[in-house]
Amino acid sequence: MPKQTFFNLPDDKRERIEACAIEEFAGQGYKGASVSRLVAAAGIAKGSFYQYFEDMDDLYIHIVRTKIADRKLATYQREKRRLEDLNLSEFLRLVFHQQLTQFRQEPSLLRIGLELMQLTGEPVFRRVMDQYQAPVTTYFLPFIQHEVDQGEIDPAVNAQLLNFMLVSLGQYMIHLLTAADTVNITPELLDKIVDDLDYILRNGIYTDSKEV
Amino acid sequence: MPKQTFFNLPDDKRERIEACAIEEFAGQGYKGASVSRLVAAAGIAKGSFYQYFEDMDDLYIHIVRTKIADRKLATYQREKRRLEDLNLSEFLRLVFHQQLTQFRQEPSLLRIGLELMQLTGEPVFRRVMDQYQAPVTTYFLPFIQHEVDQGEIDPAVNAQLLNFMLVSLGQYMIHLLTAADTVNITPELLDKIVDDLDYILRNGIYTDSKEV
DNA sequence: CAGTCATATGACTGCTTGGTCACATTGCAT
DNA sequence: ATGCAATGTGACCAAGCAGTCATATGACTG
Repeated sequence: MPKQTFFNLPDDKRERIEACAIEEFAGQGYKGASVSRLVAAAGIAKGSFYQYFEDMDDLYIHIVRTKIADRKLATYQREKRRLEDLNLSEFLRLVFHQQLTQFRQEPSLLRIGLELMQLTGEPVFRRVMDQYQAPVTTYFLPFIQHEVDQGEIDPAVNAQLLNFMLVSLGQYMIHLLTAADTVNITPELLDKIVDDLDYILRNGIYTDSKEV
Repeated sequence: MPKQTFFNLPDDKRERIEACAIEEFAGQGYKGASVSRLVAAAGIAKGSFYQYFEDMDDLYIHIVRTKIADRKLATYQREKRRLEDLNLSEFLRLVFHQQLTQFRQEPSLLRIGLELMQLTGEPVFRRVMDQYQAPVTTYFLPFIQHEVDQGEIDPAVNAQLLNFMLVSLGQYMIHLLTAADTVNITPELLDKIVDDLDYILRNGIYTDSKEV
């Protein structure tokens, strides 16, 4: 946890430090991030940094928790209440569009989040992910389960695997988005992808197609 | 390219250096790898390192090319010739089992390969991946196309997307494999996963299920 | 034997790093 | 105005880094 001093800072200064930290972590990676470079970019003294944070890990965890994990968790909680409104297909469309929007708005945060998934071996990973990992890895499961209960999805389908497939797809999509040389993905293109995914899934996992 | 001196070394010494390099890159990551630590581990002098390699990038590229990329490419070429023997489902089973086997035998190499996929922004990425990226990202495409031609896969299925899904799934599976706290994945469990995947795909993408 | 050449070595340089600390500045209460 | 606590500062330190280089070794040649 950052020290009280940090939270006492004027908003603009605190936000400037956070913004520079995000750029540093996104640009240099967790391991490559440097305190010296950060304080230079943020225009604060080295000593001040250590008045605000224990060390770089402290700052990293703060950024990931408040800017990524907490937000994702909030979104997740909000969306779970839409179980009744949305079927899986609509939910998929929503999630993919959200990812695209978020990438457009905050590519650096997405980079950090993606790299984090790679840090499973690092001690910092556990410190960040405790309450966060379960929702991320079972994102689609409530929707799948709900549709199984509704009799829309074939109960013989392995729900865990289906969830796993969709999470994978989402992860890899972020991955391609963050890759420098990817073709520009438009919302229209994304809709086409979801349509095609829908086509594959619908003919496979929905019981009604078997009743034909 | 490593210098001629390196290739002139006795096999055991050269292999010891390569093995230590693999451990260093796998353990510390591309950015975290250190020449000083490596030479200490390999039991050679710092000066010798620079007689063998231009710098750490030189060694990294050598390792990735010879130990990962070239092998994958060879496997890929070999398997493409089995288009006639194997259908997509059998091919999936083969690939997943190969991944599990390779992980069991060489977890460090898998770690390096997985991290590499994360380095899309680094200059080193392009130097390594030129001839390697296309096969990796279109791994299943020839098999899908072949089965479309055979009339086994519904031509309305987006082959690019299906390939993308399967590649994603494979990537994410490696990802889980390399995560420290994953439950032990056995060949039997893997077979069950492929069976379940098969179930989803077969009812979706194979035209014969529609003819029922 | 001397001469040559590829290879091995580790002390060394110059640089960047994370982290500290004695001191300076600010802002607020009395 | 005075005092005091909170905050800001950058020179400084030890450690670790990549990369260099003068020197040493040892195998092979004539």
